[in-house]
Amino acid sequence: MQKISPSTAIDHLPHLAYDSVIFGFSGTQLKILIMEYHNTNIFALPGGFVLKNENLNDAVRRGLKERTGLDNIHLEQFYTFGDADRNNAEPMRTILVKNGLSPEKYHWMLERFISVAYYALINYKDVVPQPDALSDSCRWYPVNALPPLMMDHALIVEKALQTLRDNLDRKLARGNLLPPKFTMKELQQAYEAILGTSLLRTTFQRRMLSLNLLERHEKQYSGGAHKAPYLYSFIRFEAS
Amino acid sequence: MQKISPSTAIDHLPHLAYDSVIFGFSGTQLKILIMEYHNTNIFALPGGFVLKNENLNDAVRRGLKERTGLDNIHLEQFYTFGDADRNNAEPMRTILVKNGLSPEKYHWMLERFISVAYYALINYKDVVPQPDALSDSCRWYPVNALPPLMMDHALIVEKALQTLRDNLDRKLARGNLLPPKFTMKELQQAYEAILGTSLLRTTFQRRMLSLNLLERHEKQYSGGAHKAPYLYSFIRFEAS
DNA sequence: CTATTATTGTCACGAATTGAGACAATAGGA
DNA sequence: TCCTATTGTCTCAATTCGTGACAATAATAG
Repeated sequence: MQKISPSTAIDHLPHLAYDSVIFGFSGTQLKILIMEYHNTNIFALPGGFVLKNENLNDAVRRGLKERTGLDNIHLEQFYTFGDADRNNAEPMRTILVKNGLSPEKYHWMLERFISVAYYALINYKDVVPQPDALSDSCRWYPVNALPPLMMDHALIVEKALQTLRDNLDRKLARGNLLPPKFTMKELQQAYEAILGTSLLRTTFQRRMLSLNLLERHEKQYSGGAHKAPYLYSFIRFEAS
Repeated sequence: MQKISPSTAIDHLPHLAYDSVIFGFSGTQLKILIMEYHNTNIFALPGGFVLKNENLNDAVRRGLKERTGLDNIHLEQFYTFGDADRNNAEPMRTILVKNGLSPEKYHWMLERFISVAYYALINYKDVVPQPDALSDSCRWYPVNALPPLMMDHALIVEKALQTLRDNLDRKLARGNLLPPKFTMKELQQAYEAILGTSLLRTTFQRRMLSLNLLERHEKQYSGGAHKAPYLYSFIRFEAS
């Protein structure tokens, strides 16, 4: 949730929110940005609301920019969660109270919300996560060690992962999960972290090269006592 | 759009709608249900609104039931369209006027709508399309010969097709595009209509059989002067 | 300077899958 | 009984994939 003021209710479309599953990759781990609300032990995906005259996609881009400082990120919408009972008013009431806001004045926040979910693949190192008005932290958590999430956010993460997993080739190539240049090993580790399986090195390398999505650059001398790997980058095609 | 009354505005979530791309298959053609509004020459996808306490998915199911009489149909949500300018008030105003409804009273229908889009694969023969209060026809049109559609509905159809095309195997097996029993040729024609390409008969047959999704039944004696084909049906797995 | 070691890029070979045609087995009609 | 259109299956080559082998390093240790 983004900056909140009493006017938020009238500036924004009612009953509509978005949530974002922001993936990052560090070492061998796939991570997600998770927010924690002040003094509540309540964890949630970063989300926000849509201005009355704003494109839905722009609203999410705006939120992501506030959260990560990053612009021009490839966002992919993957599902809209619309069960009537997905909003449990209790945690939100707690969040308001602990933030010194009156649940009466902010009653609109306790109502039902339909949430459009997006995911983004961003470069872990480029980001300094920014908590927002209601939350005191916005941190990376490994996907397989998430804190308990409020409402249906665990389900949203699960669906994001499922979506990401199929046609992963194209998705990784468009996102920014890896730095601009990376080794084949790093690429393989990213695949393995996302798919949750281990892959055969030689087969993987052959398949990646045959996709014609990679450009080969100079070698990377890591200081290790072994052959230096090539660096690769994705060949970027026009925005479709 | 479904039944409309002055109370619709307060019974439903504001600014939220759904649209459905209902696919049917007849002969060799893939078709879609399209509505035409009374005396307007305005064509649109069947859609509707969501009750304040209704699950989004249930709202769509309800609309589909009204439109086709069919229950228990596999619906798949595929995208939410949220551009601020996707709603052009003019056609909707025309529709209201031509239906003898005052644009002032029904002003909420002219506002911005976010629309969650679903597709369904249903058996052409099971359906007697039902127009709703505002429309005078609800008819099948071949996907490649659609009338000009209002707003961004052509885009919605395009995206539905794109979505349907990948992982078509699983999707066809879950939907009801074909009758309960069908020949291999009918199955191939459905694939070809959806993918827009022609497929090799022998390769297709081998691939289909190797998927272990089909059960073989008795032969169909069509009256034609040639070998009778087997009938097949999809093996239905538990709902996931 | 040479031997050692961990890694990486590539190749080789059999297994599995796919493309494309051949062919036998019908179900009627002539 | 023969003919024809269609269907089910097989074959063979082409391609892709799983798997291991192997040579080419980039330091480090002796």
